[in-house]
Amino acid sequence: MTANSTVHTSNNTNNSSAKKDKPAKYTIIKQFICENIESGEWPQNAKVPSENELTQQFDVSRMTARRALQDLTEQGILVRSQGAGTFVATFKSQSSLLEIRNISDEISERGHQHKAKQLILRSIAVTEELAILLNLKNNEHVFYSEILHLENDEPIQLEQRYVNASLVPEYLLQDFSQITPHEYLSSVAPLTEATHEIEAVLANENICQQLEINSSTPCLQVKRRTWSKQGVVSFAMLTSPGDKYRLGSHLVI
Amino acid sequence: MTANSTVHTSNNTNNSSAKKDKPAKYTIIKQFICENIESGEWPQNAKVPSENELTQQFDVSRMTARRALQDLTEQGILVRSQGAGTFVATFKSQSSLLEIRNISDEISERGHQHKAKQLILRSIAVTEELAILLNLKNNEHVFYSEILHLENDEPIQLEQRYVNASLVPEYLLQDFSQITPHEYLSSVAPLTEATHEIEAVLANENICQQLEINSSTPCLQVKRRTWSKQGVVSFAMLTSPGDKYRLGSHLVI
DNA sequence: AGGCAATAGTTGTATATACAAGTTGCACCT
DNA sequence: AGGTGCAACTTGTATATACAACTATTGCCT
Repeated sequence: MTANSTVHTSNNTNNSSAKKDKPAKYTIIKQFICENIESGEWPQNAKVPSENELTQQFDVSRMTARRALQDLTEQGILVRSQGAGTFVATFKSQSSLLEIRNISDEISERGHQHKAKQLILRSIAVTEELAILLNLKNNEHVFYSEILHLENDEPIQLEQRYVNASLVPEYLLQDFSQITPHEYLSSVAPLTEATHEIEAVLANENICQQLEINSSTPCLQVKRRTWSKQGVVSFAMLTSPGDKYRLGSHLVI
Repeated sequence: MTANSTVHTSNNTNNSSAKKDKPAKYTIIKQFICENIESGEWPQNAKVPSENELTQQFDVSRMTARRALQDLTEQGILVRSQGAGTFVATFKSQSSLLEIRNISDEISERGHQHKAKQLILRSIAVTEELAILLNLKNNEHVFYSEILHLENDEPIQLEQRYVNASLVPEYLLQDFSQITPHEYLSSVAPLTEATHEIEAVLANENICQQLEINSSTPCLQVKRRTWSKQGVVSFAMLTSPGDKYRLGSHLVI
């Protein structure tokens, strides 16, 4: 353990938000607008306050109000027309392309509560299949973890992750309270590639039990292999009930 | 405020000549940067001129130089770090995330035989759900088509497509041997956006029958809405048996 | 050599101002 | 009534300035 030697990435020990520091003025305006849209107060095609109106309402300069509108326009939430005004876009776009994100981010973006329940955490034997997936040689270890993600205390995704243990220092494998092997590896060498495969399957008994679904519920299963320059870092299988979870992608051509 | 000082109708001295619109200053800077990156002058991770340097080089204000850098950052071409500088992104993370392609392309890429079987082809009544999905007003028609895609004579995907018929000339709706409504629309106005939602479901009886699967087979279902500048063009639902079909995405970060 | 503090440089946020360019609606005139 | 033109409003572009927050380097001190 060597005491405090390698705390390393101390900044975002926890979830991704954690920006309590400073609510920039334009983010406040953005939130104000988004809330009005989500609540239905401003329906599709409704006119939103002009830059000058926002300038007065929030007592900011026009460029600040403008930035809020501009940001939301680039997100596809608003539409602007020179001379006419700014309007609510006819469709609120999805989460951007399809960068299959951490489900914790998605859940907290929806304003829901996210919990992660560590089920299993151990070294396992290397099967032939794993050796291929992780591109392993002989005598290398694999670290297996199983995490159940809960959205508002309801199971939403089971994450089964296999990490190439030879890339992780021994002491880290003993204690994951500070940092997971995956986080460690991405801090040491940036993860440069990821391959996803998306399937519809019937989950096995173990998964069904964890997700509290019956065995006939179709599940969306994402298999992800992650690379760094050191080689294949991890293989993860994310299984979610099809009736509770879906992937979205908004592609602008 | 200003009385009648500005006639504002274009003085016709040089009206006809030089109708080259107006390259905004920040676009010139953006082009300059992009050219240097594309030519290899500035490799990956290279430092690009700071805002102040660009300010001097191009004789613009810092906010103008900043906008150029900001735009390119949002496009994923540059990476900025407060205090450190602006750098060429290690890779342009562009498009090919998951551009859900025509299944016919995929099948022929696998070297297999693709057939498309037209099952249904008719105008249908506009339900409330369709009106929302296609952003329709009253009295507009919807054209519905159902196509079964076969890979080596085996059903692989059922495509159910709803097209906003008011955007398609009448004569085209009579005969699709030459061109489908969707192809017509994409030739008239380029399709600029597409939204996909990916789910795992159990298909209804009709779909199961066409795909020759039993009702307990989980299916991957992609719902796609396609836009052009004229508005929502079509809504398509692509259903495939989960054991025969999957989506892949290779993401280079 | 190692640790620490100051410093210069860079990006982030914010304000105030000015004019250009496009849209809409009203008032006026024919 | 109908068209015309102007005025008000809106977004787009651009400049100048100020301070905050962060990074990397320099150089001093122990």
